[in-house]
Amino acid sequence: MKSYGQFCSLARSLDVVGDRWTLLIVRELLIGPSRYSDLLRSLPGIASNLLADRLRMLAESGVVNSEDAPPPTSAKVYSLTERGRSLQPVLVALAHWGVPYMAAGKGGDNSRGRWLGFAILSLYPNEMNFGDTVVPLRLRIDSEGDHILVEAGPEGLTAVPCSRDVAADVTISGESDDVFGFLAGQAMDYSQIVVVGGDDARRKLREFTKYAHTYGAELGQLRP
Amino acid sequence: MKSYGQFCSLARSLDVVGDRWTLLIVRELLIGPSRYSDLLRSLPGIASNLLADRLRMLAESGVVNSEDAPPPTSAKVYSLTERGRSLQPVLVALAHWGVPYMAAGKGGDNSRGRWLGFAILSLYPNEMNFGDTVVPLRLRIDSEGDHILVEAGPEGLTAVPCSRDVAADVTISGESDDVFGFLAGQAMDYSQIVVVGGDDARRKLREFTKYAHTYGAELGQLRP
DNA sequence: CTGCATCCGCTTCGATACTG
DNA sequence: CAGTATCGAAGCGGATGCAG
Repeated sequence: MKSYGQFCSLARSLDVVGDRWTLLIVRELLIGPSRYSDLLRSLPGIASNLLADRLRMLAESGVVNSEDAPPPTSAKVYSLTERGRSLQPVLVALAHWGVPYMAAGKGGDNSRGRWLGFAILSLYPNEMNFGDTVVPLRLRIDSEGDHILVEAGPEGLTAVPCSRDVAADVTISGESDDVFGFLAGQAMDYSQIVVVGGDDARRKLREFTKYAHTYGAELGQLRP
Repeated sequence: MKSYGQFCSLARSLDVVGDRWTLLIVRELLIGPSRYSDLLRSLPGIASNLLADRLRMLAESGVVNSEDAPPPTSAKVYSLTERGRSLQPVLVALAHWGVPYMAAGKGGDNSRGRWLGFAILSLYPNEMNFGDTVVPLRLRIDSEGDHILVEAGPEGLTAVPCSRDVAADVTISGESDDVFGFLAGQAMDYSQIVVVGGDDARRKLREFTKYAHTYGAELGQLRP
């Protein structure tokens, strides 16, 4: 991208991460380190050469690392540097701003279970004080073949990919839009999702989502 | 911009504000309402038709308002809607991430005094508890013909354009890069800026900038 | 004057094909 | 698997034109 040529920290940030696809690549790497082909699959629609270009530029800017995986395989693994990880608050703020656009539903868009973890972080953008009645809470989300472990603790919220048989207090499974709608208080029909867990954990979950409902339903449906 | 086609709040945000120039237009309107020609001047390098396009799309998305100015003139005034103003945390987060890129100095980039107010907000991205020894502080910045009033109060920080003769506890004048460097603790040579104010106010200012120095100098100089 | 629209050369993007 | 190469389509940047 051509530089904006402005002595302004916003403009200079955009010089680095303002290109099309760039922040979505960072999102993927924030969810977890990935290989080239993983990124291609997680970013439907991106052109192969474009992904290569972006990764090269992000590496030059010190935002991503590319390391060769252990010798037997010839794979490369891309991950974020510390500088790249420090983009998380930016992505979370932007995603939080976009929550109302989710109320329109999935439509014809692609969806991935792995994006739900990130979406949950964006529902609680501030370091939130979850009450004692809520935390600790281990929540597993199973959607579109992905599995995400959300942990709400006294010091905050984390969401990482996990395997299908990780233990949790509650599990939620269903299509991405139904699960997101349930968590954000936007869905009309909760019959499409399955919530499994003990009474106590389910009560915690209800408390947990109360925060999100406040914001998620507040603005109603905006034009996508 | 073509939609990313992803059921993800980050992607949907980028569908709305991810285009080139869009966030810089929002920055300008966050500083204050502007007319079309003001925006053209504040965004050097933007093509005229592009600005018109972006404003139209932002209006359709409910991010900006365009109102006809009082009848004698035929001017239009663009401003942010509530939804647009709610982008401020996003811009501040992104600008905060870009602070280290400012250490390289102005170089051949354009600079505007009006951008400094926004830059200061980005130096203090969190709702910060300024001690009693610091606030209230009224700080006027005179740079490149613009005048900005920064007010640090118990509840936070504001920065708005003002006229040249607004009263303040301290005034700082100088070139944008020197002023920014002084505030962020990045400049080497403070002889290029002029600070006017009583001893007490200057002491408050030193306390005030101490916070910024911590972050501004921490990462040193990054590739721009 | 202000607020755009039109035109044009150039860059970037998107889709697919190809290679080590 | 991890990228390059290629090429038409779309978007950008700069200049200019024009109506209210």
